[in-house]
Amino acid sequence: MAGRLGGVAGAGKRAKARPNVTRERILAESARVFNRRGYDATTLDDIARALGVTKAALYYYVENKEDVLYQCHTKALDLATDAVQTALAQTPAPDEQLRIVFRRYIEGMTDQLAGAVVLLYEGALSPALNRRILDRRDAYERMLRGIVEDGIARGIFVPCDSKLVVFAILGALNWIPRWYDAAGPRAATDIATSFAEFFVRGLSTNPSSTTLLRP
Amino acid sequence: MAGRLGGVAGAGKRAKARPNVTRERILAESARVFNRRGYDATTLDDIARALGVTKAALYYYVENKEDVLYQCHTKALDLATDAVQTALAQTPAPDEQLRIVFRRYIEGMTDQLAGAVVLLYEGALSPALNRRILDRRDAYERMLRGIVEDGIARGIFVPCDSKLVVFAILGALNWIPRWYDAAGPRAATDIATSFAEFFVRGLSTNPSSTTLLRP
Amino acid sequence: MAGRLGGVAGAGKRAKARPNVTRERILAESARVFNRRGYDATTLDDIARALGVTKAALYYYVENKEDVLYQCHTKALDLATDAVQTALAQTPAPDEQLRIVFRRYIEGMTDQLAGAVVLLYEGALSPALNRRILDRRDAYERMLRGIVEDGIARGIFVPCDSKLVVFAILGALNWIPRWYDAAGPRAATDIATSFAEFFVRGLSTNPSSTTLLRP
Amino acid sequence: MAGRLGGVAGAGKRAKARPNVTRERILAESARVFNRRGYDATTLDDIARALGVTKAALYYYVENKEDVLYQCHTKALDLATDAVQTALAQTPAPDEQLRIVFRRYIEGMTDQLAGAVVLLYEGALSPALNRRILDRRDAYERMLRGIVEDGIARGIFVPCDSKLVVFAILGALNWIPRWYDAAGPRAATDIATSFAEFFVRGLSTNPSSTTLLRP
DNA sequence: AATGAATGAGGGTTCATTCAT
DNA sequence: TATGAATGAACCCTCATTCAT
Repeated sequence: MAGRLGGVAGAGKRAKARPNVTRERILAESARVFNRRGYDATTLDDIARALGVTKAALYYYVENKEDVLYQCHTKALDLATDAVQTALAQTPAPDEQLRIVFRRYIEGMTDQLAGAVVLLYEGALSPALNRRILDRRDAYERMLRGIVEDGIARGIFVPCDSKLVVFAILGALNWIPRWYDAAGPRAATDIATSFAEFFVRGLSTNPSSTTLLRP
Repeated sequence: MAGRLGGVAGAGKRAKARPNVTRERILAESARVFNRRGYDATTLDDIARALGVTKAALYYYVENKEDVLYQCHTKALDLATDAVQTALAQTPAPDEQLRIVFRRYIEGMTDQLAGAVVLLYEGALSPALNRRILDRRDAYERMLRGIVEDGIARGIFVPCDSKLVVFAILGALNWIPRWYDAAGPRAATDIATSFAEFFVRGLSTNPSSTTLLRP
Repeated sequence: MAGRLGGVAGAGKRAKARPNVTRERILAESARVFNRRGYDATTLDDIARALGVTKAALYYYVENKEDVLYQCHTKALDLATDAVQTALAQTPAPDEQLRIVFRRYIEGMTDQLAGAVVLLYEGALSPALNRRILDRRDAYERMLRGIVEDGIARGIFVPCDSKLVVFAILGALNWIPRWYDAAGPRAATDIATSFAEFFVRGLSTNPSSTTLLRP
Repeated sequence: MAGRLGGVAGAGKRAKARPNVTRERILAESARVFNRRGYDATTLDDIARALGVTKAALYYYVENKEDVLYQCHTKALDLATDAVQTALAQTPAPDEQLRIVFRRYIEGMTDQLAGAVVLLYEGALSPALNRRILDRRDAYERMLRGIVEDGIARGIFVPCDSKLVVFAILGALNWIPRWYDAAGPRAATDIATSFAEFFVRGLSTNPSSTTLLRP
């Protein structure tokens, strides 16, 4: 019902004056507002206004409000998962992997997505969609735990309850959109570095070898 | 579960038992539901049902829905502030202070309050109440930053951006009610200990001297 | 269900410390509030507060809110009807009759009743009670028209549409509670006199013989 | 009763006819219902039903229920004020001015506006709006008093308490919507004439020269 | 591609009324 | 007599959603 990208028809290079509204922008703007006001408190009118369109116009691009939330979560999970996979592919060292995970996720979240939606309250999505998101989130958490446990096994990380540690880390990450200010003094990169060093240090058996949080 | 009189006279229909609704219970139950479903998605009917009363009955004890939210936040901030003050009073060692902060807050949050409400979305409270909560939250953050900076000054903690570190810690703490399961395998005390060791280790200049996360 | 006055039992002269609340006071206070805020906007709590009692306590004296309104109307109609009957009994002169009607009604309304309720909106009373009030009101209007028509027949009043004239008079009377201020500069008697002279003059064939409005 | 197109083409389901809801009609219909049932007893559903729309549809045109009441009062005051200004512009004779005031106001109220709302109970409007209406009402009363006092000064009207006279007149005018029946035997013009003659006669020093109420 | 207009469902809040004490 | 506590019905208002244009 939405299929575009055909290539043939609508081509004309830049002829048609691309619409001011794209699915991209809708999701970015929605995520921003969801993070600030919360999903339920956010009206489609809020989103429409942020985009400079009518509420009714949104329905041309979007199935319904739930769909928007689902897409937001999907994007955030794509980003998170990609971060982990990139990390695993780039280095075998668990501490280094964590650093990459943090950096890619935080930078993606703050710069590209304008703060992905992270809170998924019970009942916000229909059971089916909810399950899909929770499954992917579980998978993501398992991957992170895998890194931690790998580090413990190799003696690079101290023994610990990997589940709790990952919860702590995710809590810290998910909290970022609630205080991050794009116009503030802290660049996304700085945040990413600080968080990475802090958490890695908390896990490392030999933290003296890690970079200081702020040299 | 409520019946008082053995069963002779007032048996049958008489199991009514004076409604056990108090402001206390309302806040506890509300916090629980708010944390699960989110403030906006939570109906006063939801809360009433959880308490076994009618929605209208709530208004006998409570001003508003907003009032309920405000009281929840107040309770959480009381708990958090008390935790810090207790810590400061009990020991001069910053690392030990952090441990106390974690333990008291987490145990209070999980055991007593059934998970205090931590998310405060923009616009959920009227400007006046919102400001009051944000001010107290700021004060709380400043206290935590004080501990961290004190540790840095004394060479017990590594130099770092105290603001970011406190954000990370708060994120982790605020996330707890979203995954904590009173019936789960992890006791509040275990969680508190694990978090404390993880974060203190992340900050300590000489982490080898700290207890291992899992001995 | 209310019967008191028995005489025997509750006698003891002034023993029982007569209750602070009487049906009398309830009606007077209710009428006052009804006139200010309107019947529908007035809560039983408003009335109770004005009497210094609990809302529930009112139900000891009163059937329900509708009952209060009905009694108020009844009182006002008693007063209005009495005024006319007194006038008819005291003098055969229509102009003098009108003067008496005005004086007795206005003084009764302002002094005794604290402003009887005069507006009866459709649907405020159940059909049965509503009919009873409307019937009495019609009878009252007919009596007033009778005086006017008698005056016309005798050549004392100018020919006119008596129905319209009575509507005008009633409108003026019913409006009084909306602006009357017991603490204001105009005594009820003055108002009564002014109104009487104004309306009688408007009707009289030989107004020069009537007292001036303000001698 | 609504059918426009004879029945040929657009017969069947097509009798929809573009919803004839305008702010104009809403106010007229609201005033009518307010006058009959009273403001507080009137449901937005009542008004919506009278207009053949859903309650929610009203909110497309109107801010509030309060807003509707406020607009009604504004319209009535516009009408009343215009009437006075027209009168002052058309003739210097106070008695003639009053006649014009009555005629224009009554005809406007009954014919155009379906009976403007006149009762403003305490608390029905927010303090700010209430003040605005009361101020305008005061101004209107002052204008009427001005006419009366001018007449007295010129010896055309008998000396009297102009404030009380104006109250009497306004009471009579405000009462009209409570008994006026568009389908009844009395045309608005007749009412206006009768009232005008009656009141002017009540004030005139030389009433014999005025037209009889009903020749 | 976009909008004005309309709707149904639901949520917060108030209030008359009841009842046990 | 009087009250605290509770309830059901109703009302105002919002909002996601639809549809004709």
